[in-house]
Amino acid sequence: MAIAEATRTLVKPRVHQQLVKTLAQRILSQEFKPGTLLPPEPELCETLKISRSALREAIKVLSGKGLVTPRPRTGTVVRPRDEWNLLDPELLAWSMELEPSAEFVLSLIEARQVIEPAAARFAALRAAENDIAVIESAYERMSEALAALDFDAFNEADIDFHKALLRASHNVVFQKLSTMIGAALAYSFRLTIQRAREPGASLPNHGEVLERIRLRDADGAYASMARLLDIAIVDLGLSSIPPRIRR
Amino acid sequence: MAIAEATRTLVKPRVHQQLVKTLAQRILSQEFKPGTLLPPEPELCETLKISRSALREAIKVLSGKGLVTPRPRTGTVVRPRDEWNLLDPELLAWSMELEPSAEFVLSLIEARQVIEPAAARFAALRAAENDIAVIESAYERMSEALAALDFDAFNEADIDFHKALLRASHNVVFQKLSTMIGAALAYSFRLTIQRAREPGASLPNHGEVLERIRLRDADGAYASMARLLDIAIVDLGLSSIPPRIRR
DNA sequence: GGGAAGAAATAATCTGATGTTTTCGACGAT
DNA sequence: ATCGTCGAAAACATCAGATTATTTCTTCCC
Repeated sequence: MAIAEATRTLVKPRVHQQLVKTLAQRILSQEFKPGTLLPPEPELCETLKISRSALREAIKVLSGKGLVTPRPRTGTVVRPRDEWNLLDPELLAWSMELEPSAEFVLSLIEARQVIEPAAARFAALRAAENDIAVIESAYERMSEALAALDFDAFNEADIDFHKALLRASHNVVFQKLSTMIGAALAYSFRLTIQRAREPGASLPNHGEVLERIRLRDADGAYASMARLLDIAIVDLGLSSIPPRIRR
Repeated sequence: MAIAEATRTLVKPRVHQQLVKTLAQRILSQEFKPGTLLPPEPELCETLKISRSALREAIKVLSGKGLVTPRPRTGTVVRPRDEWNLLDPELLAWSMELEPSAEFVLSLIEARQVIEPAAARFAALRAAENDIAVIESAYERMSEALAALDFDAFNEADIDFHKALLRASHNVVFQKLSTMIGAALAYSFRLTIQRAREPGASLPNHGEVLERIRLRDADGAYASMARLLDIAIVDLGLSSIPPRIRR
């Protein structure tokens, strides 16, 4: 009991961890541009009022996430954007906190349209009773939250629904992509609120996906999930998957 | 010129980087099991003959990749497997160097079957002339390598083909997944060699995918890529996508 | 010109000391 | 007995300074 509990317990803010976030966001937001050098260690230490150890640990983490590469004599260079591990959960969260580019958001939505119907098909084929129960629980929480007009709770349950479905697909890669899909969903909610659209319209679609999975109807699950996503996207005011570059 | 070149130049082995790899592999291989504690810092330093700075930097990187969480007074605990960022390029490479689990390999293959046909469709819709030229170049290198019976070069060009296609999809998420797909391909090659199967059989299929993209035939590109993957999987001696858990 | 030796800049590593968070046990009060 | 407070200890967190190593740039010699 002790260990599992200990792992979960949250902790006070760690200095170097805050540093990682700060530097990552300054890179993500183009304040430090790819190809350029970060200020030298001693200068950053003085500017940020921290010791070299803390700074170095932060730089090493950023290096591990593909944001920078330190080199002796040269300095620490910011790597090109396409080498950043943007699917890293932390980087993903931090880039969504800033205003993400339209291109990135579109890519996330497209990826959902490709992955989630397939995941629904796998879930229909392979979900254990327990997996289905978790999906159903999320569905019920969506339903209750909607009845109570608690939209935050609705959105949270919505994300849980999709994560539970990915888990039920019994595919490790899809499960790993659940943070990506969660980020896309969270962003959608932000848009929904900004545009004052009516949330909760997707509840019946979710119910249908659940129903198809329970019936082990693979094709039906695929189709109903695809429909759900189409509707959600239209609801966002985006037409479905416009070609972007065409020549 | 200087910066771009400097970024690319490789360097001598860095101590802490080697440490990250060593510890990661010991965790991935279950030598350090999830839920258990790593040895305390001073002990590890003595065992591995390195300073605390180097060790701490390594631990911070591992923490950033979701493998461990250090906690004062408790120690550094290994996190549960499903919290590891297995799509991180480094972690992916290291787990493939060890013998990856059958479940993980199957998940990678399934993910390819879902993602790559979709990417081919997007490529057909959106690839620029330049994107197509890169794909074609990889195709030609595959062809030449096959003629020269240079199978290593063939496999390398094969990976380049798929990466170029993902890039041509103009979807950032798919592009990020190219390391995952590259890892799956590299593993396939290992199997192919072990089973002494004839490589190069997939060349015509690659040609057809290229052709469909060049013709802007989205559905054709999707279908031919799906066919390519089906054949590659049969060639591996795996039946196509068996349901694994069904009850 | 071209190549080799040297100098300089910067990260890399080591070392030792001190602070902080968290846990756990002891002790006392109710 | 149960609960809460307090204190001590264990591990990581942070700091500071010194030294080493790697590159790159320059300079000098051929």
